[in-house]
Parts: sequence; C-alpha cells; structure tokens
Amino acid sequence: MRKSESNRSEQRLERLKAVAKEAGVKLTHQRLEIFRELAGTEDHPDADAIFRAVQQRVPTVSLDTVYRTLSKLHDLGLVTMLGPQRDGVRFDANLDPHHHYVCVRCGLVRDFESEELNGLRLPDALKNFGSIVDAHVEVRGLCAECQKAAESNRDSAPKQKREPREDSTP
Amino acid sequence: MRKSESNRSEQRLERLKAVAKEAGVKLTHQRLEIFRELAGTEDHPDADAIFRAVQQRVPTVSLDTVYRTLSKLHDLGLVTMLGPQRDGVRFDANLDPHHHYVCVRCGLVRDFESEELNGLRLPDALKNFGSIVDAHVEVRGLCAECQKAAESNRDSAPKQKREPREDSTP
DNA sequence: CTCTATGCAAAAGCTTTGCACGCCA
DNA sequence: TGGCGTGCAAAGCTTTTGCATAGAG
Repeated sequence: MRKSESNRSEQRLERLKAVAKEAGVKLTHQRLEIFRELAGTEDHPDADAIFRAVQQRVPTVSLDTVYRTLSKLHDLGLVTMLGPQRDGVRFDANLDPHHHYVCVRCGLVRDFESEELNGLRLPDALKNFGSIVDAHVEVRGLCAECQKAAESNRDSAPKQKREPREDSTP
Repeated sequence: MRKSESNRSEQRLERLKAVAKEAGVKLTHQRLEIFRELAGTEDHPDADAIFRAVQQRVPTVSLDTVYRTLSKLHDLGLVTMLGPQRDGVRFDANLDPHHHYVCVRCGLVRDFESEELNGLRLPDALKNFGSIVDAHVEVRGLCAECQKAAESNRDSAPKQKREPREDSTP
C-alpha cells in the first residue's frame, strides 16, 4: 500500500507525455518538472508552493510559467483544481447538513440534501489525519445552462467569469 | 419542501441575533443586510456579489465592510466558506477516484480512498441541475498538528497562512 | 526552421489594513 | 457617551497579460 507510490508518479508522467503528444503540446523541461512536482506530492500545493519547489531544481523558472503550465495541464484534463474557486471565496449561510453541486464551467453552486449522504460512514483511517467536524459530498458537472451553451458555442466560451444572475425573475 | 424557504432565512436571522448578542457583537444595518442577503439566496455568492446585491438596498455600503462582516460571521460560525481556499487555488494530479480530508485551520489537504464512498448513490434530483462528471466526499476537521497547536496556544494562532513543509524527509 | 513556451515586467483582480468619523448598545 | 463598526483610500497578494527571446519538434 506504500510501494506503488512512485509508480503512480511514473504512470502520471506517461500519461502526460501521451496526452501532450496527442494535443501537440510541447513538453519543456519546466513543464515536466512542474508536473512531476504535482504528481509526486501528497499535498495539494498552490501555484506558489509548486513554484518554490520547482525553483530548487530549475532556478530560472518563473512564477508565471507555473501558472500557465498549471492552466494548460488543467485544460488538458491532467490536473484538477480543488473547490469551486471560480473567482473569489464563496460563502454559505446554510449550517444544516447539506451537499453541493458545482458546475465546472460557470462555477454555479447549488445545495442539495440527502439523508443517505448525510449518514455516510467514513473510513476509520481518517482519524489519523485529525478530528472530523463535518463531511459532505461535492458533485461536479456541467449545469443545464452550460450544457446548452456548450452545444451552440462549441468553444467560444470555455471559461467565463460568473453569472451574477442579478435578476432571477422569469 | 418549498414553502419553508423564507422561514429558513428567518431562522437564520434569529440565530444571528442570538449569537451576536451572546458574543457582544453589534448588529448594524449593514451587517443585517449582508447576512440577510447570504441567508436568503440559494447561490453561494462571493464577497463582490454580496456587495453588489446589498448595495442596491444600502447604497453607502462599502466592499471592505462586506469583507469584514463576512469574516466576522465566519468567526462566529454563522457562515462557512466553500472549498479549501486557504490561500490560492490548489491543484491535484490524482485523477483516480478519491476523496479529501481538509483541515479547517491550516488548510492541509490529504487524499483518501474508499471503495464505499466511490460508489455512493446520488439523488436523482441532481439531474435537474445538470450532468454529473464526478462526485467525491470532502471531510473537514482539525488535523493532528493543529489539534496540538490549539491545545498549547489556546488562541494565539487561529489563522495562519499555510505550512509549506519545504522538507518532508524524516 | 517554425511556432510555441518562457521570462521579465507591468497590469489587473481580489482582499486586507490604517485612520478618522459615525452609530449601536 | 464609549467603543465598536464603517467608509475611504491605499497597500498587499495572487493571478493574468504583452512582448521579445529561447527552445522543442
């Protein structure tokens, strides 16, 4: 349960190479190191942490290359970003147990409830990490609106800011 | 399942008042409106969205008051922030199904796996929101290190930036 | 050799902070 | 009235972008 750790990194690197070739994306030294850093850690570093780590091996690397690379890797579907994180931090005044549906395209977040999910049993091993305050399910997908948008604009709006939805009075 | 919507807002407002009084926090017009906005919406707005909404009713409100209020509400345990969001966006190169343990204090994120959780059944109603790409569990708690820190410094470091953990070579 | 990716630097956002005034308790 | 909360403005960060150069394919 421990020895396959480095193998995973290898596999991920192989996959990176395959996907990059497929997409006609160049695999530079920097990109390799940035991805290697991410693929080899158990943490979930942010851009700056990756930057500092990679910098030790590639002193000339720049922070904006890290950003651009991570963005590219994300576009290629090789890395994910944690949380809804469309723009700024999002707030929730709902203190009752509930779960989230998040649109990966526009960042829409919707609550949903489920007795079944509220009561899910967590692995005992979690205790090793620390105490548990709360657990909820995060479902990701393409919201109905974005599905429609994706059908018509096959590519024109892959990333937009947010839909403020000032008025929701149809 | 629909008519209690506005009641919920009411309940939350009541709770706000109770907690605020308990904590000796003043309930200003601005704070009321900011909280009301958050308590009354199904979205999970960010600070700016709340600002724009509140601004329509309280034209003199300022964005920094919104930030300060949200921060205070969070300290009072009346609102939560979505995602790990300690500092910047965090990345993940693990594409296999997995789940996250997040420390609410230091922002540490750890993967864990669970066949049981991988296979959880989601409510059909989710389909109404849109397509489903992936679902995972987010467990929040206090990590072991932060528990220790909290024991000694009963209050000295309620919020720190992150633990870069430059070297993890024990 | 061509065209993408990089580095630098500056800009653009988001969030926080210092200070003097205003307002709730 | 006293002291917390607000508004304003400016600073601090994170993230993005323009441009000339360097390097992968």
